[in-house]
Amino acid sequence: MSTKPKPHPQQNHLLAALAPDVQARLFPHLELVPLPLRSLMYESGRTMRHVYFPTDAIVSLQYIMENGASTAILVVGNEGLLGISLFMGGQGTPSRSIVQSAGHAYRLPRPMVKEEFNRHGQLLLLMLRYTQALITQVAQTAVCNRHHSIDQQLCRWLLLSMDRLSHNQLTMTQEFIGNMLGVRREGVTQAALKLQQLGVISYSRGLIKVLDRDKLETLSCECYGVVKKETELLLPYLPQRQVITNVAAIPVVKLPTV
Amino acid sequence: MSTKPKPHPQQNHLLAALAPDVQARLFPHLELVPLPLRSLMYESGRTMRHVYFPTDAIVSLQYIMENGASTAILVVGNEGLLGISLFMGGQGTPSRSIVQSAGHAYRLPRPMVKEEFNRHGQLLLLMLRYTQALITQVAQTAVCNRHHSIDQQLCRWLLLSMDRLSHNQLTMTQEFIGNMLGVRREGVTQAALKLQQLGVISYSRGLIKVLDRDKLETLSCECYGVVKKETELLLPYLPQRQVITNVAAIPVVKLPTV
DNA sequence: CAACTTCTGTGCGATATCGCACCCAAGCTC
DNA sequence: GAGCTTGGGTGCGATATCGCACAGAAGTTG
Repeated sequence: MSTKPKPHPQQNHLLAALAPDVQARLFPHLELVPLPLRSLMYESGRTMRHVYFPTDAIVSLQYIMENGASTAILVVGNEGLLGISLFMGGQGTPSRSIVQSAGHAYRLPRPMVKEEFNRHGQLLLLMLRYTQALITQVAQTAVCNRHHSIDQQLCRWLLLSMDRLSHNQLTMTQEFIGNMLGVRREGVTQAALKLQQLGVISYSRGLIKVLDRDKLETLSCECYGVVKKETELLLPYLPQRQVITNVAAIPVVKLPTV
Repeated sequence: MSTKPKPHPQQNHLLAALAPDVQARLFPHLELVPLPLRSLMYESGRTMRHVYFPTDAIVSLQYIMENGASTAILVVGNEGLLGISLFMGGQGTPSRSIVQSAGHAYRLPRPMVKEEFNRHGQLLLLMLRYTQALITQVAQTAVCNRHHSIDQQLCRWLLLSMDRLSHNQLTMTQEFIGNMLGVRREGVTQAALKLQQLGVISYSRGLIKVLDRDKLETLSCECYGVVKKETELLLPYLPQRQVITNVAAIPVVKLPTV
């Protein structure tokens, strides 16, 4: 593994979209945290103390049932943030957040979020737009769970994940994917085999490489497209501002576009 | 049918929870609209021009697939509002809203919503809390669609609807429920038969009477309980303030607690 | 009351997924 | 490289749901 450059806050689209003065106000309070694979970021019942802005990690939000069964209802990457409940007024949610692809996030402590909320500023507006995109994703997950095959859902899942990565490799076992989709491991095996035979992915011991993204999209159900379109509408991707914040605490690393 | 008293804005829990001065500011702009059964309140692609606060109607939010299949992801009654996207910053959502139980709603035109939003006032705060409850409901729908039987989902559906009514009758055909749950009509028939045989409901040509609500809850999956608990946590029911707004335009009708 | 429409009940074969048991292959450890 | 652990592939019967076809029952219309 090569020594990687420290991620920059602006890798997160929401942070990047903030006006320079807002960035100047907030960035000094950001804290970089590594998010190791499979680590638990939040668990039902706890209180969230920070809002997290992923830069190069992917986090999944799961609902867990009494009998242990689970379903992922949301994928969050550098397009969004984790912890909207801090804005919403709740303490937490009946869900669990798990790191699905290792990486980092910048986090903002609760008091800062509150302060920023009270300013009624740009971060609140962005958070609201993101929330609407989030609702669309969750809703579409509900629809997908009802109407589509495991095959299609696997495609959707892979695409949602790919969109939040800068490379084409995912590290997750079929068992893990099964937990996320709320289906049996064997079901994922079957679906993944089909995709392999079609040359769309290669899969070996927890490492998935997406070989043919276009084909993956045609094999997926419409759910992926709906979510993607809606997200782009609400959060048009702003090319990263190369704003040099004059805040010493934040090292400005010029990064290739994600 | 007896002549019913005109619904009062305060039948809607969110409107009722507003402080007197906010009520005084907003209520003159409210407009009462009847919501006939099965009427379409919103369709994907259109622009929402109002926020709706149901008083005695129930509205369902559906997602429609390309092939016409659908799933309801949300039930809205007098505990909430319709049109959060007006606060969120979007134009609309890829969904459809249909009146599932006839009644009324008060609506607030878009410009007023915007103005109120900019005040950063109580309505915004309430809307945010409601949104979090909404997300929980949608997420739990996703989980339920994945893991639970039609029987259980029917119970959940009936309970969600009952909670938003002051009586115990629902007017919907099995075909309609099938559309809402995203299952076949025959599936609903089977499930409804079981409930009838258990003496939990009676069902005849589109009219459902809930006879044993407690039993219905035990037969339902945990999803109902999770949503209910979370909603109560976020939107503790405030007994209706009997505030006499001095706004002539709003007739103050003293109503029994809903 | 006859004809029609709407809503509900039933039967049946097809299909997807499940739960479980088991095996094999790849990588890790000592 | 022997043994262990982890991840992936396979087979099989059980089950839930689907798609479809059709019958009967309850209202509605003429």
